[in-house]
Order: sequence, then structure tokens, then C-alpha cells
Amino acid sequence: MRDVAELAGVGIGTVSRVFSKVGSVAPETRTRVEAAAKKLNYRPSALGRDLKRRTTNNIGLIVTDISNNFYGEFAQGVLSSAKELGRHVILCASGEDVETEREYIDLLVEQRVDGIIAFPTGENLDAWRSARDLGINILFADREVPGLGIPSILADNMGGARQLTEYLLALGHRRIGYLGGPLHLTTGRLREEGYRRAFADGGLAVDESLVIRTRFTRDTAYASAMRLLDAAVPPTALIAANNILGEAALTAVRDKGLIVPRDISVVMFDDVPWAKLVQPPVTVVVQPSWQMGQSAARMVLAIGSGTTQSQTSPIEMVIRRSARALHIDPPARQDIGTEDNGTPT
Amino acid sequence: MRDVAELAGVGIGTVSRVFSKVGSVAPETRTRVEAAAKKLNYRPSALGRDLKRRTTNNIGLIVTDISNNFYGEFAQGVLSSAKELGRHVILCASGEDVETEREYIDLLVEQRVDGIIAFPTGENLDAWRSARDLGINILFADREVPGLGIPSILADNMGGARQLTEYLLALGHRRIGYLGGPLHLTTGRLREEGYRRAFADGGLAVDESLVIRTRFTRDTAYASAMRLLDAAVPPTALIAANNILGEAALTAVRDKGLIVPRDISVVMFDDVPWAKLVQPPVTVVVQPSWQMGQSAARMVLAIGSGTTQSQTSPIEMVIRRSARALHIDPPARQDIGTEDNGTPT
DNA sequence: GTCTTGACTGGAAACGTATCCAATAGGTCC
DNA sequence: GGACCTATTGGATACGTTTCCAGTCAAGAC
Repeated sequence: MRDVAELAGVGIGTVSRVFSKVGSVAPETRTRVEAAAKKLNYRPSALGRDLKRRTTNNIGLIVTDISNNFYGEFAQGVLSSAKELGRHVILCASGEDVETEREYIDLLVEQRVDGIIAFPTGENLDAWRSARDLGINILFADREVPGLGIPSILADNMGGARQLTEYLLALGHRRIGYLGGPLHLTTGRLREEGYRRAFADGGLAVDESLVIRTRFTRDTAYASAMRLLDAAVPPTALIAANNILGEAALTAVRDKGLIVPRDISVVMFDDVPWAKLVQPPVTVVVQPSWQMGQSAARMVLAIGSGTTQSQTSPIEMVIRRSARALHIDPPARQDIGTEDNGTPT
Repeated sequence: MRDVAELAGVGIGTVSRVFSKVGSVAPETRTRVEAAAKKLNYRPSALGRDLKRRTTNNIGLIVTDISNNFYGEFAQGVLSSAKELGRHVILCASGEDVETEREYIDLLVEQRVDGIIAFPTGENLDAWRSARDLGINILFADREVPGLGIPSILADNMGGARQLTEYLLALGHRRIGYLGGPLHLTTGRLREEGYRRAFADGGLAVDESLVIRTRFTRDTAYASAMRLLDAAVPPTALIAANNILGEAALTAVRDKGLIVPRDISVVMFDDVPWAKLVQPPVTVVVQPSWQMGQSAARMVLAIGSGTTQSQTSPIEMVIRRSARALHIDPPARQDIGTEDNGTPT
């Protein structure tokens, strides 16, 4: 900057004003400075600026696995807002590992990000607290962590699971397998709760042998799905609590030689691209992941100014053809919820 | 930092040495400093550190669309290496938009990242040059940009397309539709070139009406696929040059009421999760995207020290059941390339 | 002519750290 | 005892900005 000032024959203050676009500077001076900067290939350094301004314009995003379409969509939404707001995104993938998450929290704190959007593991309470006390805006996505008073942006997990379950119950299914996530994540707990409520509302009892919890990851999901299908009296329908579990469930079903929906009905969370591509296309509940990401970026930056409320996005069911009516022989009329017309989006 | 020094009764130099883990400091002093830091909830600031050290430990990653599984896998690989190397990743999504790409380049330059990994649009030559001249390590992924002397990490695009084409030719197909990307991306050009070479090697002519180029995005791909299927004499097989195009192709095929592979064979680039999930599972060529991302992070940081060579990853064909032999009635023996055993990975 | 106003400019100080230099203390070796 | 070495420490300086303050100058108000 000093070199530019010298070459342009002005003071450093003037150069700063030219590039930071604040304060007034004569048009003629401005062009002279810009010419000098171009000649020297000078680019302002965000480091100096951020140090002085005590703000970085960066926000941290901690997801589980960015190669999972759900997080990818969400991240894409975050990026969209971030760009609009002149912010940049530092991406972290925790893999649901507590230790990794802690390292990333510390990292983002050191980086002095303006905000953190995280899909929290539910642990590391002290790290979160300490980050918040340092004045970093934090927003939890998809899950809540009790006892921290940190706002979150959620989907209506319980409602989504309940809708799926009620749909299957309405079709006459009673032995409905539930392939869910661990209870220590609110996502896992609330979805399972939705499943149970639907049964309770219908005055029905849940067969605990048909409820299996597994990590929200590919490795163990397949084995769990197989176990579910191997039950003494196998389920007539299956609910998978996220897209990874759904993938595992369908793979397991196929490997068993079963046909959907003739032998078993399968529905799941998350409207991934392949849901409408497989045969038959699968009935899902959709979380508006892109929009959630977009809102998340806006929300996390707004936390500083006033009280930001947690937000819950509605979940919509998209009925396709992966579930059939059980006791009625002709194919069920599928006029509950939104019909998918099959056109690509 | 000053506060910590004072509370611990030491100099600021000592505090710095404690946290930067360089130089020697008496164990007893160290614990005293750490205690003081904890009491004050002090966290070192990367801003000050980076400014002084003139290095940020950040690397920039510019992809097209992080919700696309291919980029997601790649990014996951980058993150993996980055974590290992103590680096952090600033994520940018260009959407193949030239102006957006330019903004992101400028941004990353200002942020003084240690390196940039980018899937370049092919434009913005001056911006790239200027960034490189500023001493930023740059690595192009998936595509090359001629005239810049910037190294790249590629997959064997031509070879992959050629393999797919030869496979279909060997099955007896002659009217092979090609749904490809724009020629200004090397990815698009080289894949199409592979397709043409396979024909040329077999002494066959390409029917230009069966070659359609479209942007590597969802919006136009479906229409292009439809156009291909609407040809006066429709193709008996289809090659899609990436996963988005493949998705569009399959959707179009389904909407036409055609059955794969009975009515038309379909093969494509990228082994996305759904490729083995649809019925029939689709034959693909696999780019090792995760590994490419992992290497990319290592490579981009190594550019500073010595001459880093461009690198080409092999592409492997995974034969599934989406293509059938044309003139022989019994299903073709599918013993070329790797057999997919169907177990989840 | 003086006063006021506003646009513009120069430069010092500060942001939070790393690093160099000098200094002290304690030990080892002859 | 003296020379020498090592481990440890304190603090000044610099990194590249922003911002505040003081100052100059020209135009208008009276």
C-alpha cells in the first residue's frame, strides 16, 4: 500500500479510502491511485483489513459430510446468501466425530469468523459456550443442543416422520420397520418420536423389534437394514430416517430379492435426486434444504442485532409409488399429499 | 494477549511462545500462562498470526455446484487432506458463471489464501495470471486452461469416454447418442473426442445429429436428452457425459416410456450413489473424485516448492446392466471391465 | 475582506500476533 | 575461578490495514 501511495504521489490514507470505498476522494486522484495499483499488481489484503476492523466477513459451516446431497444442497443455499451478503464460507466436515467437531470449533474461533452454522454432534458443550462468550454468532442447523440457549434452524422432523407413518398406516400397514438415527441427535429422537406418535394416535402398539437405530452413515446402515428384513415376521413397510439409510434400505431390499412395493413398501426422509429416478420412484418427505441453508446464513449474521428466534421449516410429503395399500388389492389411490408429476426440476 | 501476559506475570513474548509451540518455555511457566488464558477465555487470533507470518493456512476451493455429488466427493477429499495438513478450506461455487468466478478469484486473492483449487470456467485468464503472479499457488481440477502454465489434476476424460463408446460398439450398437458438455471446457471437449476416436478406430462414422452439447447443468439437459430421443431414427444407446446429464437422460427415457436396456442402452460418467440403485443399475466410468480431491490439496501446497507436475488419474469402467447386446438375442456376457458385485460401499 | 462550509488529503496510532535481539541464570568443563 | 553453553525470558519492531485528527484549499455567504 505504501508503494502504491508513493507511486501515485498520495498518502496512504488516500489509498485506503480508494479501496475501502469509504470517505471522499477526488475522481482524478482515484484514477491515479488505481493506475498505480494496477501497475504494481497491488491487491488489498483482507488480513490487515480484518485485523483492524475486528471482523472477517467469514462464516464457518460445519456439516457432517459434504458429499451427502442433503448437506450439499444446504451448503449451496448458505453460499448463495453468503455471496449476496459479501461473506465467505469456511467449510468443515465433522463426520459426526466429537473430537473433530471440537477441533473445528476451535479453528473457527481462532479464525474469528463472524458466525458459525453447525450441524452439531450434541457434545462439546463447553467449546460452544466458550465460542459464544467470545461473541461469535452461532446457529445450529437440523438439530438442537439443549442447555446452551443457541438458536437453531430445524425442519419439522417429528411431523415429517409422523406423516410418513400415518400414510403407511392408512394404507393398512401395521408391521412398519423403522430405520432411524441415534437418539442423542434431536434429528434421530424427534423422527422416532413422530413414528411412535402416529402409532399412538391410531391406538396401535409399536413392535420394538422393528425399530432399529444406526449411525446416520453408510457403513452400518446396510447391516441394520438387513437385520430389519430378517425379522422373524418381516415388516411389510419400511421407513428410513434419512437418505443414507434409505439408500441402504433399498439396497438391502434388492439384495434380498424383494420387489418394491409388491413385497415391501419403502418410504424415507430427504428428496435426493435419485428418489424419483429409481423404479418405483420413492415416496419421501422433503426438507427444503437449500432454503434452510439460505436462511441459516442470514440468521446467523442477524444474531448480533437483537434476539434471533429459532425457526422451524415445514416438511412436505411427496407421494410417489414405493408404497402400496396392504389389504385392498387394487393399487391404492394416492391422493394424499402432493402428487409428483414426474417432470424434472 | 497482553492481558494474559500480565495476569501470568510474564512477557508477551512468552505467551506467544506458549501458544505458537515454538521456542522453549519452562513447563512451570507454560502451565501458569495456560491457566491465565483459560481464566480470561483467551484464544489466539489467526488474524494477527497470519498477518505477521504472511501465510494463512487457508486454501480456496472453487467448484461448480457443491450439491453435485461429484464435487461433494472431491471437496470431501480436499477437506481430508486439508485437515491432515492443518489447512482450512474456503468454499466457493461458481455455477460455471464467468463473472462469479472472477469475483471469487479476487476474493481469494484478497484473503491471501495459500492456494486455490479450481474447476475453471476457462475464462478470466488475466485474473488467474494476476493471482499466480502474486505468489498464490493455483491448481486446476478436472479441466485445463491453456496458456497459463498452471498445473492441473485431471481424470482420463478421453479414455473414459472411449471406453464407454467401445463397450457399446462391441455390443453391436452403431447409433449411439452422445449427450455431452460444451466444447470450451476441456472436460467436454476431451470426452467428445474420446467418443469420436472410438468410432474412428472402428472405421465408423459419427452421425452428427446424435451428438448434442448442453451445459453441464440440470436445466437444459432434459430438453437436450429429449431431442436426442426424438431423432428421426432414434439411437439404440446413449452416453451421458456426466452425472447431471445421466440423470436427465434416464428421466427422459422413462418419460418416453422406454425401458432400459430393452429399448435403449444408457451409460454415463460418474459413479454417483444412485447409479447402482436404479433398475437396471447403470454402467458407468468412475473418476476417483475423493482421491483426486485429496491429491489436489497436497499438490496445490507443494507447488511452491519445486515443479509440480500435472497429474492424470485413471478412469475405471464399472459394468452393470444398463446396456444390452444389440444383434445377439441372449443377454450379452458382461465380462469386460470390472464386474460390480452389488455390495454397498 | 472575513467567516463558514465542505471536499479532500496526509499521517500517526492501533489492531494481535511472531520474531529477533539482548539479557539473565544456571550448569558444565578445564 | 573463568570460559562457555543452554534454557529461558522480556520487549521492541513490523506485518497491512482503518480511522481519527488535523490540516489545506476553494467556493460561497455576509
